[in-house]
Amino acid sequence: MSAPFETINRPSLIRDAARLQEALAELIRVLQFRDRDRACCYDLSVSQCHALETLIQHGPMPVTQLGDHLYLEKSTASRLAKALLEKDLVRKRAPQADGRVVILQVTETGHRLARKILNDLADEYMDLLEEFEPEVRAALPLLLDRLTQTISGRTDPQELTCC
Amino acid sequence: MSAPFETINRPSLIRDAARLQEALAELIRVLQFRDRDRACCYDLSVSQCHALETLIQHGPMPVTQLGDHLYLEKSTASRLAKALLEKDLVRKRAPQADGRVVILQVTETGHRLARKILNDLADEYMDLLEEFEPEVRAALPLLLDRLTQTISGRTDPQELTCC
DNA sequence: GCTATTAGTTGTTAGATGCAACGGTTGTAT
DNA sequence: ATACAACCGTTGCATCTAACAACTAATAGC
Repeated sequence: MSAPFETINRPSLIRDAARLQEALAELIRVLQFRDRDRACCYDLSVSQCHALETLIQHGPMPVTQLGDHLYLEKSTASRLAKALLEKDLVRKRAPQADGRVVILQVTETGHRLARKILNDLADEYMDLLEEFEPEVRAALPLLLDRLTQTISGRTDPQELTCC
Repeated sequence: MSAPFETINRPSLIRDAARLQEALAELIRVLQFRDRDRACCYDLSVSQCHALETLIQHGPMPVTQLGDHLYLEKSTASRLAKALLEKDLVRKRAPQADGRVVILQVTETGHRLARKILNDLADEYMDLLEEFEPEVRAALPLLLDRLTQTISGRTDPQELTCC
């Protein structure tokens, strides 16, 4: 008697998938707009801001690795590094064993700026979080991490899956 | 004896806020990368894809309104429309009462392409959703919508708040 | 009917990004 | 030991994105 599994579950899955797609698309648009709007306040581009944040979160790293974190080509990463170097937000660490690599390290200036940015953002996020129920509030970052990881794992790590 | 409200709750709020910031930053990077990777498969730019999706989701609308939906300047919206027109994905609706406005309407070709894109994405999202518990699965889009709305409401609707 | 406002287009500019080519460095195999 | 391959980073070039400003055409208000 039981209806086949697929006829019950697939349609609802498809609906959820479509709604998830819409929700993510809208979220990305809003976030991009907000970031464009905000980043300029600190005389940084959005990418530069992401790069700084990544270097702080994961510690000093070579240019290429920074690119990997940001899903950017090494040439783009190189130019990002150049911009941050010129603003004295990062510096090149003393020569390493391997003479090819350039280890990028956040300067004190960079840390100060990042703290300021994070503080400003945290103020906004705290207001935002207060509109959510406490359990949602705590679960939200975890859920987003899971979502990110799943999408990231699904998107080919290095090579483009495109076309 | 009871510790003051703030000393207990503020720090946890601050932590949640910082983690939310990190999670959203990473999510946006992954999504941007994925979209860059995917859009080219359909001979569309990422923006063009968003425009098409918006026109389908909200129905025919003038150029400027499309720009509002996408948080884009009207000139950018105009060029987006031009690109979609040239690809025969949208067309200009017959002249309206107000002779200035151009109502953009998705063509049959546009609908076909959008369906294809959505199907491909839905396949991915369905796999993705299966990794979540059923109740999370259903709640996820709602939660993301709420998040989007809150951020969007907080980001100034039209004027830039920057600097 | 003038003038102000609005919708859309186009010119120009700036920034972001990938690809390709190159230069210097390291590692490996003969 | 030397030659060749692989790798890291940089730079030149092309494309895409997007804003701002100037302009045209159409509407609205007086």
